[in-house]
Amino acid sequence: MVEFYPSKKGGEPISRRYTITELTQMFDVTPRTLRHYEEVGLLQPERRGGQRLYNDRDRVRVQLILRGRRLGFSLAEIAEMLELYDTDPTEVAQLRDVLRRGDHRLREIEQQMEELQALREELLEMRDRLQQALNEKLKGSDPS
Amino acid sequence: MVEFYPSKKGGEPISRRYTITELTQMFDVTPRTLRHYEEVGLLQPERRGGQRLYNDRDRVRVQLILRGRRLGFSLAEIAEMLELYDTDPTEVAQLRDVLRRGDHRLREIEQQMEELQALREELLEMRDRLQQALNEKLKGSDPS
DNA sequence: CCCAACGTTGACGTTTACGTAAGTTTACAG
DNA sequence: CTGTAAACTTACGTAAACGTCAACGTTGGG
Repeated sequence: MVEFYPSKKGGEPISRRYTITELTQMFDVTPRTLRHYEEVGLLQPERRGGQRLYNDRDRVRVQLILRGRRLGFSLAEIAEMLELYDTDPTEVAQLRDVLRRGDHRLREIEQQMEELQALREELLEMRDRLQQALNEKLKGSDPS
Repeated sequence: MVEFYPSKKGGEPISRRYTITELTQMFDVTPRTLRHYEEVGLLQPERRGGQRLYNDRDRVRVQLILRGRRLGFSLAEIAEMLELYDTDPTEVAQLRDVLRRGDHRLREIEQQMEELQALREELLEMRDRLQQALNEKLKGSDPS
């Protein structure tokens, strides 16, 4: 397994458990959201009785999911990316496949970064123009 | 008006007109999409008879809208940003307001860039690990 | 003038990502 | 044991962003 999720190798057993409301408070989401993520297969918490019990791995996954959402990815895309982390490819062919898909995703992300960069620069230019205009308007009329 | 949209100052009148299908082919979207953008107020093409006629400004706006969508923004957010470009603030107060909203959006975008950067680096690390694993598996067994 | 291609307006359908309400269970504090 | 808070399931509702007909208007070439 990747060192992506908290583990106990070389440390204390960080293995906590979280109730659903604890997680909702951590991430400011509703229980429905977490149950939804489970419905679509993004989470599989244990159960004590009927109750869900999330561990640290689940918590990190929630964090990754929410970041993905903020970045505009669909839950399906996020599932794909989490699979990239998770699948422990046993065959060479499968390994190659995961690598290929990962590289593809990487290119998309770098494309997205470029577009975001462009948007940022346009907004910066606009800000400069507006600032200029503001200074003009204030020139002499209000030297406070 | 900002130099954001094509204008004729200092050049030939670049003012072309586009039919709806021309635009759909340019951007690989359906007519329904462009009409939808019009429904929600993002576009206001002229009409010849009943027919829509888009100009260069419209074309650029479509481009900006689609980029916004790829970056995960909602049409409402995109509308806000286009307003930032468009509004030619006459009053100082309004100017200040546009500046404030633009700066807010800028901070959000920079936040988004950081998260995207983090995601990228995680994917890169994963790729390295997988590449490493692949090399191990191929060591000796297939020196092609 | 005619018709095929293009365009238009409703208006209902679909997908995604949850919201919300109702009714039922489970888990402890007292 | 018993109430009360927390959690659960089921199921219908919703907002956004279009998709998808159906039925009708427009227009330019022959």
